[in-house]
Amino acid sequence: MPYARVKGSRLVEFDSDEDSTSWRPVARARTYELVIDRVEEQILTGGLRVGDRLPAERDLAKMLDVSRAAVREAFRALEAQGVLRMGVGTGPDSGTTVAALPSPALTRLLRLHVALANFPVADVVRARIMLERESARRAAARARAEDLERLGELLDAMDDPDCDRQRFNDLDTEFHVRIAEAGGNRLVADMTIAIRESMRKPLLEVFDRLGDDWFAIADDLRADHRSIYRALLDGDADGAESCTEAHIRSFYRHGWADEL
Amino acid sequence: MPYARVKGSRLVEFDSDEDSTSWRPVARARTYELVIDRVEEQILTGGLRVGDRLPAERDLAKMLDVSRAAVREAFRALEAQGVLRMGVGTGPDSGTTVAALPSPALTRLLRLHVALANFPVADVVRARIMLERESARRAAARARAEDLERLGELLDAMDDPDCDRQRFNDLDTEFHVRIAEAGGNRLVADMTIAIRESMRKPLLEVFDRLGDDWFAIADDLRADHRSIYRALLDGDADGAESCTEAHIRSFYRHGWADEL
DNA sequence: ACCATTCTATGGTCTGACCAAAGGCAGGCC
DNA sequence: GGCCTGCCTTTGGTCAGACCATAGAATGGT
Repeated sequence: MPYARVKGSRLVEFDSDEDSTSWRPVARARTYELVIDRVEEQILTGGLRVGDRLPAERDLAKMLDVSRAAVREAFRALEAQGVLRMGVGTGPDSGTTVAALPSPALTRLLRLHVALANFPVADVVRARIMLERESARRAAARARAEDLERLGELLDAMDDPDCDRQRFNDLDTEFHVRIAEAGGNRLVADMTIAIRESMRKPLLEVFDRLGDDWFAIADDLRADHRSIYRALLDGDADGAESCTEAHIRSFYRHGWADEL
Repeated sequence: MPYARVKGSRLVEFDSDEDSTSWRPVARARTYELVIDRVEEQILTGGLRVGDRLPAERDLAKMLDVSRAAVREAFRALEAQGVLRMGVGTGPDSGTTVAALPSPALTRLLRLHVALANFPVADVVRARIMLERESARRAAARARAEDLERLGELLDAMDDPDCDRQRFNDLDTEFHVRIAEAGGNRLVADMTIAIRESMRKPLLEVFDRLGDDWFAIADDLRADHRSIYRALLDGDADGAESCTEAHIRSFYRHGWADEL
């Protein structure tokens, strides 16, 4: 019923040979896209709310008169966008439900976006500065004690002489991510994380390329971090903001001096 | 070869019964997610660049030792994120290729998420202010003559008495998007567009809810726009920045006064 | 009443088949 | 020779049916 079907699962709007004029090409649509439309329709009309369960794949396939594979591909696409959540079993957490927290999907997409679009490094750096200034400002005002404690631990770990470049990079990433999260703005934090993550590998390559210069540079970075940390402890929003910007700028100058 | 396989296509890292201690739970992962990882790996390491073709589904399935269905579900998820493009046939546009511009996908995803109220409005507004301040500052310094000309046209169009709320909203959206693009930072512009687009519908609903108050508010918005425009013409970065922030704040106060 | 077993519903995966689209290539017609 | 026609190959799109893995629910024995 839902779709006009012609042999071989080709989907058409009408299919008559009577006339040679107006051979309007048939509406192209892949089956799984039609399934997506049906699901979105239900969501937008309120037929499905956050947390609601969709019919089982087999049932929905029967209802829409398509194969289970088509339903699954549609679900996959929606799951990839964070709209659906799929789980096995029979309990309350089972089945396919409308998701509530799509943040990871957003982060992943943004990360890929940055990697793929081949943005100029300068653009990415400017975006990072913008985002992290905002996060630092907010974090100075509202970071909780446990956030600050964790930041202190990270700084101590980075001071460890056994800390190699890879580990330093990981700790550095976490330091910045924690500040973004402490800022309390989920959307801004997600964007910050995505961009910092997207630069993680290139950054590590720069570290390796530095040779023995790295030790001096790492000391500078540690000092920068301490400055930011102190500003956060003091609740000094302006200081946190400017220290963060200076830190990021000097950070990238070591690797991409010519592009900035 | 790629994966340790145990009967029934369950994927494990190790599978020994010899010891009762350290029954570290096996790494949980769905097959199609592993396929996604492989593809992303190729993209992030530069093994796959924009426009490159992936192996045919059947071939990749053989190479990764998974079923074609698993490959297809992985591709669907990536396609839904705008990372891949799939086309039939044999020509240059056929096969599965790495997509050029995930921007539309990013916009769609952000819009969906904000629409589902997964982010507090206050967070979205703060993100908008941060992004558009940056764009305005840059645009003041480097907007081209044609950018400014188009902005002027938009302002004139918004002054038209025949301009209804829907059209006003569209013009307003374009005004902000143009400024973001004039800023010259593609990454920042994409994020700006995504967020502004995501608020388009909710904003329109607010407009409608305002009743006759709308006329006075629209006048305020027009005046704000003119101020921003003048600052851009003057190359006044600080002015453009502060006018933009003030504009966005007052804009949202009309619709979500209690949440800001 | 409690615990182990079995049932059942649901997503996860595989296999193999056929359909549909689109460029490539060869053969035939002018 | 040049051009058109129709088959061939490649590749994604879809389907059908089967079996596995998981986790709550129902069952039954002690």
